[in-house]
Amino acid sequence: MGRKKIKLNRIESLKERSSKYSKRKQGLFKKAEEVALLCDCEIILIAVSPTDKPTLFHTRSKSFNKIYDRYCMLSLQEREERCDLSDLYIIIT
Amino acid sequence: MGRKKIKLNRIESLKERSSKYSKRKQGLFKKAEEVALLCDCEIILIAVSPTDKPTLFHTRSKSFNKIYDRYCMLSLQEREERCDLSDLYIIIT
DNA sequence: AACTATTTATAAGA
DNA sequence: TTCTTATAAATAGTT
Repeated sequence: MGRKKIKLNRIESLKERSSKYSKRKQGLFKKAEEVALLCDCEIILIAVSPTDKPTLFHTRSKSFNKIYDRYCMLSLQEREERCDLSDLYIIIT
Repeated sequence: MGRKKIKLNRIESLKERSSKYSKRKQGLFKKAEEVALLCDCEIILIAVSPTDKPTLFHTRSKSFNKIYDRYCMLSLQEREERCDLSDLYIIIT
């Protein structure tokens, strides 16, 4: 969308990157809110800007605790094995 | 977008809600990946479907641990006060 | 921040 | 879930 089709590569200039982030972050969070509302589903979205400012959106308030509780239920060994966020899938499943 | 403009209300039928979720989840995750790539920023996105199937997207692998470590650095009293995910903003800041 | 030409997402239907 | 297509919405480039 927009005047031209763009290539999906990292934008080198910090100024342009920040500008782009600002515009697209707005769209992304709007979409997240819409899906949550329309589909009555749980969503957690955290975005950290190129200048390190974090923004958060979430639906139900207990979500993070639920995930955290699941994490606590894991054994120490399991926790060490799950040093990657991709394993969060296993934790919340 | 689409044939008609829709009202942003919860869709009552589970079947329609699931169908809508399936379509919009695809768009949401695509947008998240694009922002992360273009703006070289950190994003964590977790969506749980109307039938409780979770989907995860994240950029850097240490993100969740960083958040978790920050959580661990809080005092017990602070942790109890931060029982809501909205406080995650404070934790990751 | 605002403007618009265009591209992209998606509502409805199959 | 996947596809098609008309239309609504997001946004790239610019000011």
